[in-house]
Amino acid sequence: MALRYIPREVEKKWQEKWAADRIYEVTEDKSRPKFYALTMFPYPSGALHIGHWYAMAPSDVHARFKRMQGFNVLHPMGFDAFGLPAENAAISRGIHPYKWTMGNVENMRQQLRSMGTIYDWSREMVSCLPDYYHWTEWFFLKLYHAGLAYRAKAPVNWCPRCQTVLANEQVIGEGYCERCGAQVTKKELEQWFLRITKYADELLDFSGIVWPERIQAMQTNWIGRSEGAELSFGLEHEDVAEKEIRAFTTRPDTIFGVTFFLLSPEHPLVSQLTAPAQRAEVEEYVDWCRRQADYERTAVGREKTGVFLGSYVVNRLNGEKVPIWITDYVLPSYGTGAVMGVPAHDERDFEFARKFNIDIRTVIAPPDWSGGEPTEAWSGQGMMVNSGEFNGLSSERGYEAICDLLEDKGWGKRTVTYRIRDWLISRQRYWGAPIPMVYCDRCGVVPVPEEDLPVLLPPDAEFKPTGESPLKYCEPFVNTTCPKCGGPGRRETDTMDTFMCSNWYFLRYTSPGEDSAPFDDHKIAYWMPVDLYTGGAEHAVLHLLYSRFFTKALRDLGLIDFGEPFTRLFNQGIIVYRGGKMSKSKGNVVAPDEYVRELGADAVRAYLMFIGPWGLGGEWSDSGLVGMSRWLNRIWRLVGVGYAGKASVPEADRELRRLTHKTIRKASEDLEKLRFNTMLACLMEFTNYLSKVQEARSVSTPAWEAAITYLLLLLAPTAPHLAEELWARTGHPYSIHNQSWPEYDTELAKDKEITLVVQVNGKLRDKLVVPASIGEAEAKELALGRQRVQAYTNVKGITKVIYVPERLVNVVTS
RNA sequence: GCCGAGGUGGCGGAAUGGUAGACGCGGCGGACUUAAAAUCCGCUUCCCGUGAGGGAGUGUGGGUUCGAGUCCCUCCCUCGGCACCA
Repeated sequence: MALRYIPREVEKKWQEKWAADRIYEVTEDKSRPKFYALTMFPYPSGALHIGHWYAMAPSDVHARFKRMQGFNVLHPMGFDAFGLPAENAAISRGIHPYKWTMGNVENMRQQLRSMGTIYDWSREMVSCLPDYYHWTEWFFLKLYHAGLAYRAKAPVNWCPRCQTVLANEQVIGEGYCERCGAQVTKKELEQWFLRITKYADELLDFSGIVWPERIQAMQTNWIGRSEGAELSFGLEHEDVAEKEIRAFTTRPDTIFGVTFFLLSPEHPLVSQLTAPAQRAEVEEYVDWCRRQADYERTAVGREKTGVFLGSYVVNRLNGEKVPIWITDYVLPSYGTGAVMGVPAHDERDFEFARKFNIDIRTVIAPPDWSGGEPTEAWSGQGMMVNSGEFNGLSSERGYEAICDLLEDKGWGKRTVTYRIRDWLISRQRYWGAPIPMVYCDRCGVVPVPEEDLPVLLPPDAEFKPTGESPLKYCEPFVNTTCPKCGGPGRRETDTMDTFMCSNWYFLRYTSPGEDSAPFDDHKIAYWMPVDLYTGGAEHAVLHLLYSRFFTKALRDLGLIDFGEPFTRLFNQGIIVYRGGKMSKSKGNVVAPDEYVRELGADAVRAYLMFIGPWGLGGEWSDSGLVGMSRWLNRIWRLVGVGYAGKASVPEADRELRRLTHKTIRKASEDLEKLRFNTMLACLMEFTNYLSKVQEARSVSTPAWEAAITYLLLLLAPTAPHLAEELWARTGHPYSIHNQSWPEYDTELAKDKEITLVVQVNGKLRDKLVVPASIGEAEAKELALGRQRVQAYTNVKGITKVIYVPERLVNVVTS
């Protein structure tokens, strides 16, 4: 046997054999517990980089571990293949998006095969192929018929570089496009929306799923639930039909502190409520606001601006006339677009009142309040003052009392508002699933009948972005007949957001090739939900939120019977290289291919797992990878060199067996918790020990062989190729990957001798090796008898002695 | 400002309230070699000491405890998310 392991040949050999034998293909098997292990599918951007490996290799190791444990493991892979980069590549290189995408898919598929994963390729799905997007369209129709998809005109986010609208979730930071980073603007357009807001409350409920705190917080934050009251303020204007304006507040208990009333500049009543004398100023202000970008308008710490309209509302609780102002910090899209101004108890209102010299009236007494003019807003709780009949109540009780009164009198009601908006799914781009709708002059908006699906994306459209959908100019596509009346109709020319495709791909893996439905109910019942879903945290309020919503919607449509798609979620960290996240756009990607060729996929897999905790990510380093390759080589030699010991060496054999069981235990526990780095560290310790044993020939041959067998089994998920090769070379039957994960024996793993630590006043003073079975009295006596202990205890008296079994003795002196 | 994750050797990182620094990288010294590579062995938190040994030490300052990297409080810093959302 060669002294050096040549992964190139070995890995290729086994990959081919595994594929030929189809050992990783799975079918529903009711006799075994199922485990659905899913890794987020990649966008086929061209080539796999180390970042992809970091997402995929450790999850494959875990899936292999579950598989060896006897689970029927579904671990599929596919491609999120619709999207802008394909279209952009097509434009800049003159290749059709389909060709570009499928070329990348083919390339990445080959690269993926070199990783040595257990992906069941017979289940692969590619979202841009008609047999898949057929069902994306079909789901859209289901949502439409259920009233969950609707068309509306609204001011929407527009990315000038991508030349398309974006969902709110795709606008990040101070108004940047999540994809390309361009500054997003607003456009008034009629678009398709999905009613995710209907599920806002349910989406806040994470009970029953094991998701990272961080993602839960981000989604909760994004949904932005606020409890409060909507309350009516009276309008007494002869020439205004409305007799009230409603405002939302989370603090109805502060209503006696209202000294002004605010409308957003876009509020529909602004013009009617503007007094003639104020008109010029108001119009100028509204105009100025219109020119502000959203991100400017909502920036914190911005100086307050606003204009008095010259008219008033009436605070129904105390009958006071309150001046109406407009200001840009009141947003038209939140609540009712109107706010009651309570400067004493709201920081923003306080600033506003200061700037425009409006009264500030304290109605909730701050701590140590002396009755004077406040110097800052008090937004906490307290005793109600200046509030008529409510004086003396705590603000918490006042909240309820005032809500009761409002509801009694019909002046308002308790209500909840959300920050989340409905999901805008229209995109003015070519490379996406068509929205299966037809516009007919006679019948209006008509859905394409299910039996006419899929609406195919025409291959020959001119797809240069113009700000309008490219399909608009593809006449054979646009011109159709109305499904209802048979007259001339025009197809919807926008396509769907790609997140519509990734909303349900995990369902499709269960039913590959199903062509009469998106999935087979029995297969869904067997496999779903996903037991462990792993991927990047950047999808927190995009894919991960949308998928939860979609699953709940499908459940309500009666298509599935569960409401959460992913039982356990884990986010791996980010691989950085040369000071930044590895990404194609940054130009700091590390291609795995060369490393795989030189050192092997096993080494790359193991190194990525060893960098640190999977959730933290880490820095890619060549020397670290070399270290991992060294270790695999040591195992190669350890096994290859052979061993000739005596027939039986009871003491040493027992010690080796003890260590073996300890290692099995630690490796099993770590894999369960996805702690790959420490799992590998314990395997390394084990091999270090085996090296010493080999050198010293200290154990019997059978004991050695047993230890090696266990080592290979423990190594199999991490280094599937090396483990398989050595498994064969040590005379075991093919395949190691169909073996059971070793069980450990707690009794055998127990230490026989322990190091008893002796402390004096908590400081380490001595150590002694004693039998693990040592009793308390004996341990204390031994410890107190030590010279190095007595040196500290002779002078001072001993107050007490602490004994921790199998750990330490701590002597406390006065 | 709010929410979340962090802060431990030269570096990545280990440590059920009980020996801080496992494991690996790097470095230093040695073996093998004509030489190098590969491999193997030893050392490697800092300070004092030839040594035995002693002292300090997990962002800061307090607290709880026989004992704190770990639990509690204060503050500082880094990263991620949200933020004029009424």
